[in-house]
Amino acid sequence: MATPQPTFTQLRALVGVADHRHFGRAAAALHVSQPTLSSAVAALERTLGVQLVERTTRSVLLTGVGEQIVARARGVLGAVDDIAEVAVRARAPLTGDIRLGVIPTVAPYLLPRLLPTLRGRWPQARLRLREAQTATLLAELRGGALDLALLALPNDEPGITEIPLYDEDFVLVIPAEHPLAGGSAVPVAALAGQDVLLLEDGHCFRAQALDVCQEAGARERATLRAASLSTIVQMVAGGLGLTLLPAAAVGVEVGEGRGLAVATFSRPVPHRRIGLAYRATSARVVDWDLLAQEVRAALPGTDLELCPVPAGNPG
Amino acid sequence: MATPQPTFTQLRALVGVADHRHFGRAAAALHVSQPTLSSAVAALERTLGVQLVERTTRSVLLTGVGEQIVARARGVLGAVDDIAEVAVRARAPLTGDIRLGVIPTVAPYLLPRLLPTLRGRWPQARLRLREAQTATLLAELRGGALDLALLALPNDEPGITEIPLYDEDFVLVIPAEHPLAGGSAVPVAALAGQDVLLLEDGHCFRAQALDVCQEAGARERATLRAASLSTIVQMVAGGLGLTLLPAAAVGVEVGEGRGLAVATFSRPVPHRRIGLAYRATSARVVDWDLLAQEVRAALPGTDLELCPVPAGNPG
DNA sequence: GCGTTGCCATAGATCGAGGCTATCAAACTT
DNA sequence: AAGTTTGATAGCCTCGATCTATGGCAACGC
Repeated sequence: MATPQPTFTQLRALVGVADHRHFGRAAAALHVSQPTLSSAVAALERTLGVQLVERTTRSVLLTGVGEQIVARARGVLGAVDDIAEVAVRARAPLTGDIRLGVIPTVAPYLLPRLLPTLRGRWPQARLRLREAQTATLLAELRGGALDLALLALPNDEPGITEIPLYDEDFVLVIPAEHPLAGGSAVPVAALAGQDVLLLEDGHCFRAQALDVCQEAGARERATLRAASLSTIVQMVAGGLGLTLLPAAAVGVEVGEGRGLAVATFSRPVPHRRIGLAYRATSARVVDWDLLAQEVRAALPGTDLELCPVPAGNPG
Repeated sequence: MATPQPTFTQLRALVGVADHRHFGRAAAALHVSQPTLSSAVAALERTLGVQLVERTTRSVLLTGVGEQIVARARGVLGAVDDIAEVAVRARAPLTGDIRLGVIPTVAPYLLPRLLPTLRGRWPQARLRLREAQTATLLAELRGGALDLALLALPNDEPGITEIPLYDEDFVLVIPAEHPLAGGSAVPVAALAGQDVLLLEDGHCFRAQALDVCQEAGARERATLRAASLSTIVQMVAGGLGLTLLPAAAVGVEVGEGRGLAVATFSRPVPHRRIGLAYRATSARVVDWDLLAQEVRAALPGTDLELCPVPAGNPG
């Protein structure tokens, strides 16, 4: 407390000198005069009580402490830029490109509801969609190729924040003549001994459904792994077995007059949680909260259960 | 660039208001007058072009953007405090408590060399030692219970930085009457079919030695897992098998006249790398570099190979 | 070896950001 | 309705960041 804290300008000066290894050029790059920059660095060294830069008339180089402090100063300056960015984004909420990745077992069932709502309420938002499996989405999110991912939670990825959106029950889809057809409180154990058709490897819904099957003692027809839920439902209609669908997919995939029936499970009903994921460092958290509201707003009329809105986010 | 950047003072003001939810008390806590603080927050809102605080005469609360920016501002202010801390540490290098964790297969062989050197050259440093296995040390490091850990590299822990110190060959320890006794270029494959004694689970050296054994086709005497290298060497002397030691342990553990012999491997000689690990965010990186030099300085006279000093660190 | 050149530090003047005191305006209390 | 609490505004002042001009020092050329 006795020591005055470094100034913002001083940190910028130090980083400039570190970048250019030359006071004159650094000063030019920062649009200040060379003496100004010189005294700024000197002042920083005085307040910190440590030599940061070794000056000779021929070369400028950093001391060990200097390196350390430059690294932290870069972080500080970057964070301040972020603050400005957050503010700019907030001034124009939900505008510009939004690179959204969606898992294949959600995309075809949620997007047709979401897109019209969004276009109506936020015409400035340009959604760039990408459909891929969870692992791919998370990698692209982390690498900055995506802004947002819509997928099953939780993923427990460090540095990734998740917004829960809704819980989606698993529903049994079976041939119409099957004994379970139309059941409304089928225990999971009723799957014992049944042939269940599942997605191919890599889909998170495959793993979730497989869990249910293994608990119940059902068999997977491993020779018939499909690339999409549509394909699987066709195969069920063809009498090759039965399958599980996430509730949102039922309306689209199970039409009338195709020889298909559904059945719902008894409690505890197997289900999955769908939500948004974004980099915890994202400058557009406010945008993502707004988008989450839009997804929730797109849901009524379905039998999906909304997740409670976390405190602090306007509902 | 058109928008002026936020000031430190302004950020501090905002965080103060967020903490106290009251302008008057926040001003008192920051040792400024209430109007000063008021105008600082107002100025910040003006430069960012966004309302951050909702004021009524009865209560003060943050907007959504406000929350976001407060969180980032805290980070910025914390980082600036860190910068000051780095400088203070650098002004008084290697002083105060250093909580150092060491793995059990290094501690008894390195510390007796290190401690006297360190006490001589850095009398102000107070080393608090802790001996534990790698997993424990890394957890304590991460949690802040340790400042530093001396262990085998690499660990590839995110957020943990490692300084390589030296490479240490593995040496074969055998009964004196064993055919391999005194060998100086024994191929690893010569271990095939031998009974090898290893440490109990959890020691990194156990895993490393086990790798060598499995490659060579040696058997582990699994019923005889020991808690320390000393114990193992006693068991070798008792004729129960042979073992591997890290080179630094040989001088201490294998004395004269105990019926023990050593043998060195032919190339590629199995070995491990020992180094220091610390939180990447540590404010005392300069200290840790100095300490690394001390460890290296303590080594000459042994047959351990020093690792090259990374560029930028004074050697 | 001596002048030239490049480069960083110092000096002194200027101007604006941020600080303070005094006062106002609004809203809740009694 | 008067008082109290609390944040905003006004006006003044101080200090620090910036500028131009100049000084000092080391390396290089001829």
